[in-house]
Amino acid sequence: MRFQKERSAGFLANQMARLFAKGLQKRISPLGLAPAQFMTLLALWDEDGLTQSELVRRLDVEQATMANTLTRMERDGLIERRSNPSDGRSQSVHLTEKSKALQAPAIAEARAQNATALADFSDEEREIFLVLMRRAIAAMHGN
Amino acid sequence: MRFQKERSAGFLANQMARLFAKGLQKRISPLGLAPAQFMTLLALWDEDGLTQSELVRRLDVEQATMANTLTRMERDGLIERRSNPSDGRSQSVHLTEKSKALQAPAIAEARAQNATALADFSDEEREIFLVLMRRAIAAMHGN
DNA sequence: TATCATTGCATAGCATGCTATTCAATAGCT
DNA sequence: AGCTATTGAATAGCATGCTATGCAATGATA
Repeated sequence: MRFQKERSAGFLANQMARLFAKGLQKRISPLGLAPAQFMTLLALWDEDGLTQSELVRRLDVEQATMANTLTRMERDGLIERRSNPSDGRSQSVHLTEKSKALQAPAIAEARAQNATALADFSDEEREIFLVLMRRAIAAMHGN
Repeated sequence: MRFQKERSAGFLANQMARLFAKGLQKRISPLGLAPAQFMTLLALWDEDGLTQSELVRRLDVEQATMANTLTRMERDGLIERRSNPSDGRSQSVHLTEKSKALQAPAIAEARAQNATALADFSDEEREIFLVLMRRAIAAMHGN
């Protein structure tokens, strides 16, 4: 009948995600970046000029969340929105010189955070961990 | 040089935690509960009358976060705050009849959400998954 | 006892996320 | 062409979290 938090995957997932976010924030805030901005930049560094809806698909957040994140990124000079001549509804999102320059240092910090979290994992444990997380994500998708 | 989100523990942890929260919210919102309220109630069902600072220690969130959560819970009739006669600074947090009645159904929903996420895991995989999450959490604590 | 440090909470301000709603542009049909 | 459905985005409103401050009650100490 008792519910033990320490044995609840959801409870642990929440706590772990908060620690990842907090650690990443501490590392990249000196670069002028916030975690969600970094995630968005990851997609744009991979392919510049995506539309908002494409970003939503790739990062798997709600459209409203992405709209707000993009507004803050534009405010901070990390992206530019350009209207699409062939479709008056959509805009393409483009990197600025500022955000292009942040790619290498920001990615280094993210890798460092992952390394800290998995410091005492063996290579095999890391693989297993990623696989299990992907399976849990897949099982919850849609539900 | 490329950073693959699908191979980043932090990215997957964030996505997984959001899916857990979304699923739990859908399950317990009919009970009039939100996820953070449920987490807080878990501690109080285990031991009623804790102080705010004790709740902070048990749930590992910042004090300000807990203060706001408790304010919303009081607004929703889930808790009562009672002043402590022996220490004018602290208050003890008490369950109400309403929140006492929610224990069994809310815990059932949380278990169901965990079961959904780990549906295709073997017993051994579940154990490993919990152990690995606890180790990642421990590695990030403090840092 | 007067002063300083600690402790327990509240508040302000902000980032992320979500749901719900609205609006305009485009696509598809009849 | 005209009507409807879909699509791309913005906005409102709220919950959770965090950091940074402020403040009052207590404790500790010179």
